[in-house]
Amino acid sequence: MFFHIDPHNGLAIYDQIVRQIKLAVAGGVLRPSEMVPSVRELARELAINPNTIARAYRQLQDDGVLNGVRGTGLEVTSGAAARCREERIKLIRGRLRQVLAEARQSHLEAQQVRELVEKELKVIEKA
Amino acid sequence: MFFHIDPHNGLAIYDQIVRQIKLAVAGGVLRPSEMVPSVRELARELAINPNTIARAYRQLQDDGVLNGVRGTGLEVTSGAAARCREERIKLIRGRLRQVLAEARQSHLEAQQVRELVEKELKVIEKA
Amino acid sequence: MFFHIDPHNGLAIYDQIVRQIKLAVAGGVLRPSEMVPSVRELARELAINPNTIARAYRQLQDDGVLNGVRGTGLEVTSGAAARCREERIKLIRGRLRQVLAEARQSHLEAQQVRELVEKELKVIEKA
Amino acid sequence: MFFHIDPHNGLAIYDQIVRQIKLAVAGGVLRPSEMVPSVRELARELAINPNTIARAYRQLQDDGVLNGVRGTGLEVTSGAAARCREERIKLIRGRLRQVLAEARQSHLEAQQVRELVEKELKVIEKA
DNA sequence: GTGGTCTAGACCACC
DNA sequence: GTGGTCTAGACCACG
Repeated sequence: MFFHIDPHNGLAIYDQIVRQIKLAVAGGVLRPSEMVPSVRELARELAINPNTIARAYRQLQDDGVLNGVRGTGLEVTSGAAARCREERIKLIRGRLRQVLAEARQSHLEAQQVRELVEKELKVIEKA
Repeated sequence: MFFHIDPHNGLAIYDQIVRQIKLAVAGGVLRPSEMVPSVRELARELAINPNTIARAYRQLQDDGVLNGVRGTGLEVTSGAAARCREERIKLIRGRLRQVLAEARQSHLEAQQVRELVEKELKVIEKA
Repeated sequence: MFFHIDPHNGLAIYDQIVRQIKLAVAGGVLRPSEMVPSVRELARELAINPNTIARAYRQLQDDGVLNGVRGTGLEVTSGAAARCREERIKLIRGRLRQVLAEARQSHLEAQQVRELVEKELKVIEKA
Repeated sequence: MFFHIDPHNGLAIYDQIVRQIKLAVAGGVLRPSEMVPSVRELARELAINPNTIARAYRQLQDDGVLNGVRGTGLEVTSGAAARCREERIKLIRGRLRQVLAEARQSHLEAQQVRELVEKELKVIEKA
């Protein structure tokens, strides 16, 4: 899939997975009633312990984003797209606010911040 | 001082302190040969255990940013300003990259990201 | 294991552990990819607080000698053997220089120093 | 004077002073009834807090090496030479034993240790 | 007063 | 089970 996990970025791994699933749903990459990879499959792919994946999926079920289908796996709920699109801004804005606060604390000029943002946007677009 | 600690932002508290000291040095808020607040004082101010502060300060010494003056406290080293200015971009770019990657993953358009950035920049500028 | 900790030899306990691990790696007693004893286990064995062990292990990670394997423990890094063999001479020479400087300060003749060394070498060899 | 203080060699500063005074007495560099430098003078010379010097001198008085002469200062006691010569071997052997134990722990050959010793002896002789 | 070290014991994330 | 982080509180060396 499209995951990128960084064990050292401060966020717990299960939380990174939760966020990324939500963002994928918000972006339409994962659509309602679509199945997410099985715990084992995703665990293999990310080289992460299955328990960690399971925990992320559990929380996504609690958050109403995933829904268990007996004997089959987990699917994206019908209401998930709307819910995640709403949450998306909050998720991103929260982290963005942190980094901009740090930038300001170090007296980086707003203009320099913009340049950094543009540079990184380009890097990402290409990827 | 100028610290803002958030126990729930993912980063360990001691790491937040390390980053903020480095950013303050990079931004010229803390100048070489200036003393940082004592372990106990900062602990009191932030309502954080002194050992946590001590750990941050220890790492800052390892990183060559602080220097112990026996029985007196810890001062910013002479080379710290340059070193921190260099590191500043890396520190901020690292976190910025994370949030932009998330934004892209959710298929936020670059333009929407720019708007978010501008909005947050304004919020911060006023503060 | 092979540790010998003396709380009164001047060096901090965590530093004694750091040195002894490095020396063990240098001497091939601990080999790359081998696991070191767990924090709790070593703490029990040496009757030392786990935090003290953890601090030593943390420094060894900073020094690139150990490497954390999530949920499993800490292993000796692949490059550690070379690095520690290099550092071994420095570690030992540093302390040797101290004691020889003291010997000279007390006007002990070089010959007497040699005899002391030989005597102690014999004591140790037997052990 | 002839002191060499290293704040980072593990030994407390006051202890380094105590040892060095004893060794100087043992070696005949400081003779009975000779005066040691005043607390303030030595403190200035070594760039060390006078309290630290005072503490070392206090311990040397407790150990019978120095003796206060009212209004004058501290002199080396008459019995100090013999007592320190005796203690000298113990002081040096103790530290020597530590470093040789470390050398052995890292599987350094006795021959290599001898070479290190000779090399350092030469360095020191020249100084 | 300062920082450095150590202990004791808690909770969390991960395997 | 593992290490990582944090808290609380002690003692020491040094100024």
